Amino acid sequence: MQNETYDPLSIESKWQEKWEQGKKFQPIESDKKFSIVIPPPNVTGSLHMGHALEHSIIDVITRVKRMNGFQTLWLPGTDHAGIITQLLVEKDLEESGVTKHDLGRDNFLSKVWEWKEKSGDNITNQMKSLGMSCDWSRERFTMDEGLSKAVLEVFVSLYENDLIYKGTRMVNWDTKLKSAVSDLEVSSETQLGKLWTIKYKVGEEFLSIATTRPETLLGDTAVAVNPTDERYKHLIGKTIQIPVVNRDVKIIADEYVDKDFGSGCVKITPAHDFNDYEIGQRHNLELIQCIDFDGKIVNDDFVPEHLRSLERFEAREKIIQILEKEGLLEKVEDHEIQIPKGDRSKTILEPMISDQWFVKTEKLAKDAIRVVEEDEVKFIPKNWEKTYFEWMYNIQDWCVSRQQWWGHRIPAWYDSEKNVYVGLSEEDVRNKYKLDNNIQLIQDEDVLDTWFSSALWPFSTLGWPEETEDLSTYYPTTLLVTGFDIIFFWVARMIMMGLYSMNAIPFGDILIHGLVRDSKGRKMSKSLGNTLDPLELSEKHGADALRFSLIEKANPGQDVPFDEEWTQAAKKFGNKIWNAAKFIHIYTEGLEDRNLTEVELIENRWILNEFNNCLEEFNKLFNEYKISDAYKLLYNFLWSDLFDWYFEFSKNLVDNENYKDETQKVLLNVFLNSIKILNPAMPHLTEEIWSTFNDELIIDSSWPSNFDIKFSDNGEFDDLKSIINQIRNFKSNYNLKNNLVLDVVKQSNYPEWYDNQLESIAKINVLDVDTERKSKDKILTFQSGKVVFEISANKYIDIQSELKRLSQKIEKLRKSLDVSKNRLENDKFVKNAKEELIEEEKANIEKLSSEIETIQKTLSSLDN
RNA sequence: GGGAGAUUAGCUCAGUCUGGCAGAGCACUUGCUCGACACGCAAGGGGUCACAAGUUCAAAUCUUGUAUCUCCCA
Repeated sequence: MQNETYDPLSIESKWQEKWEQGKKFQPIESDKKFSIVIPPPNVTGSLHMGHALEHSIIDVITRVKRMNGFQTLWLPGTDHAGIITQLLVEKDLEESGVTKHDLGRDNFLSKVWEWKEKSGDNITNQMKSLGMSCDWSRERFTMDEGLSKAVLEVFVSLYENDLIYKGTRMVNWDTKLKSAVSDLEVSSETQLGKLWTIKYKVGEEFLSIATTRPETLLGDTAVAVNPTDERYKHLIGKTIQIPVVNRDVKIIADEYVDKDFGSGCVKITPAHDFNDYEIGQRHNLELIQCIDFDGKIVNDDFVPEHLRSLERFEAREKIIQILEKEGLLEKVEDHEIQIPKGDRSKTILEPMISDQWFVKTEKLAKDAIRVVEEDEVKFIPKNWEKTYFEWMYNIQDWCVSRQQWWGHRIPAWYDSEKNVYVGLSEEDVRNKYKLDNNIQLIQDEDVLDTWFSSALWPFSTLGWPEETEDLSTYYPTTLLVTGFDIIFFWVARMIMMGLYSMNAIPFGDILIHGLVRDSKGRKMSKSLGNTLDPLELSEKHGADALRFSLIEKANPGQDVPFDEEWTQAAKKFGNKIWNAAKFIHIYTEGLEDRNLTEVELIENRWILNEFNNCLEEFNKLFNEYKISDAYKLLYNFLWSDLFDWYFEFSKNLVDNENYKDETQKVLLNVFLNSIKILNPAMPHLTEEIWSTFNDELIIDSSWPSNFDIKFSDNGEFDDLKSIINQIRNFKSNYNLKNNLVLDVVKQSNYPEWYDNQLESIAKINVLDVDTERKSKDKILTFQSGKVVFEISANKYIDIQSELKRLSQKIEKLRKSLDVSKNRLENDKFVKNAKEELIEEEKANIEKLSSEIETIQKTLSSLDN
């Protein structure tokens, strides 16, 4: 039995439990395979609207595939989010006055694992509460034993193939995290800063040099000019003195220098600037590190004592003061500068030279480009491949080491002479390199970038490096669904690593979705306070409503400007479905045999045909990943064709004993097949309704196919609908009660079956001849194609009083129109009034004019 | 500076590839407790398809240019 009212909360958790207990999300053997891995959310996270969108899309596709008989796997899990997780646990410890160094590496890591055991399933629980049909028995975590083994294997293999190396390089250094970060984790912000012009002494002259970072002069090892710059040609090769530290360096010539920027002379700090580093390499310049890994000034050899151990921005102030005092500061200007900030820490990053591990990307990228060029891997929409290509063609080596504790520790060991040995374990290393047991080995202190393990996700989660059945069954996966902002982080790296390790692409299709924005199109952010919590929405309107409202808006690649209104509307749709189900129960009562055989009645044939059209179009759109369009189509079919039109037709068919059986069967079959299509988007509601008609579950049912019917009606149906519309329109315009039965006179032939429907739906009485008609009657005509009806309008409306009423109304509107017009014709008003008011008046004129016109037409039709 | 995308009803978007009467949902207005549903029913209003030029019998759609906005990279 179905409850009276639709209350999502009372049904949703019930079905979630039943599905999970019944293992409904586990794949069922089939020749057709569909597999998808979740882009792993981070384990510390909680579900935001972006997840809700992404997961809703994945779940709808997964459920449709499942019903279509695919062996369907959606594999869930999370990544270990090295930096964030470590920060989080460190902060917890801090509150009890303990640092991670107090604990030591092993103890600290067990604290992190404790945290993971306690709070690490937050996001997966949230996913469950939205009804995501992941196979939870296969859930993975990037720090799992198996996945960690995969990381080791890949690292060692890359090393052996000379695709991973350790090198002293300039990297983006995060002084707060005290770790290197990759290029991708840097976001550059434009800020208003200053440009200081400083005088450097050459012989008895001074050379002006502009810089945005005066504190780096401590580490200057050259001054550069453009070789073609006539102003400075004579100085190339001369010695110049750096102020404050009074160190002599050479003036060099390099193409990199922009003659038009500042004075055309640039100070070169190879140890603290990416461009200067390059120049330093070219000219073999000395590297002088003057900022340490904490962001403090250091260097006993080159930095004056009073500046040492100052924080880098404090030092800047001090140095400016010194320059000013010595008269070496020529000028200070406002200047827009690009500040590199860490994505995670939000601190200003410092370019630093340090020992790091890098993945050589050139070769890996080549294959990854090829598979996309050859359409083996397809972006949807296709234009995103341009973004992918552009990045891939300009790819840099990937810095994968992080100076952290939480993560996959780099499998490299060093002996006392700093020789490096890479292997799966210390034991493996000793065997491989034939190292005696009395040789002391120390493992590298650093861990790998979290994204390194994420890159292996499509196969490591399926059991690689073991040759598991899952791996052979589900790899390559069918599809990846993700946001465009993650193309570099995941997509590119997963393709590179998939090709490298598996010698096969990780997924065939990449469906790119947009960003969930607020209703004004702004990014959702905590600082703007415009975020929405998907779980709150789900508790308010139901998980199904949330899912549907996201699905309905999510076209490939398009941003989703979201408003709670959408979810409310989706809930109303759910309520409509609920009540439609009640209708079906009432009108199909007593139906024993549901099987649809011969269908005779045109109304029934019509709705079956409409369903077929809807299903075909839905399948077509869905296969093109136009999921939003597909569900909008279903929405309109259900609400308009099925509920508004066919339900009304069916009412009086069921009343007729001759038509009852057939119509009941059509009602039931069309409705149940329709909610099958709806099920992937609104799984709980449809499962609940289904259960009131069936013993088995809808999740176990199969996707509908077309009804076996051919339909062509020469426009009969549209004519009938048009006549009904015109009659309704007449009643509405003349303020007649909807259920007032009008006498309408037949003026043409029409299909017999019209009578029944016209009389009950349009509430009219069809007469062959109107014996009461008088010659002075005002006649109105309802016509569609060859079908014509007439009505004596004066029988229902008092023409004179209607004329009078309309005349009065038009008079009133004209007065109001004049007011607006006069205002706008008044120059003073236009000059002084607010923009909004003027717009309002303009809009008012438009509105009134059209209303007047409509009434005018009616008047002339009645007044002749 | 380089690249990508967008501009259609008050709002969110289809329609553009393949030219053929401008669409949907929401919002709005009016009427309605008609036995599924007021989370509803019925009716209605609302668009210079950013602008300009061109091709064509015909342009939201094709071509060229312009403007504005968004994003990515440097």
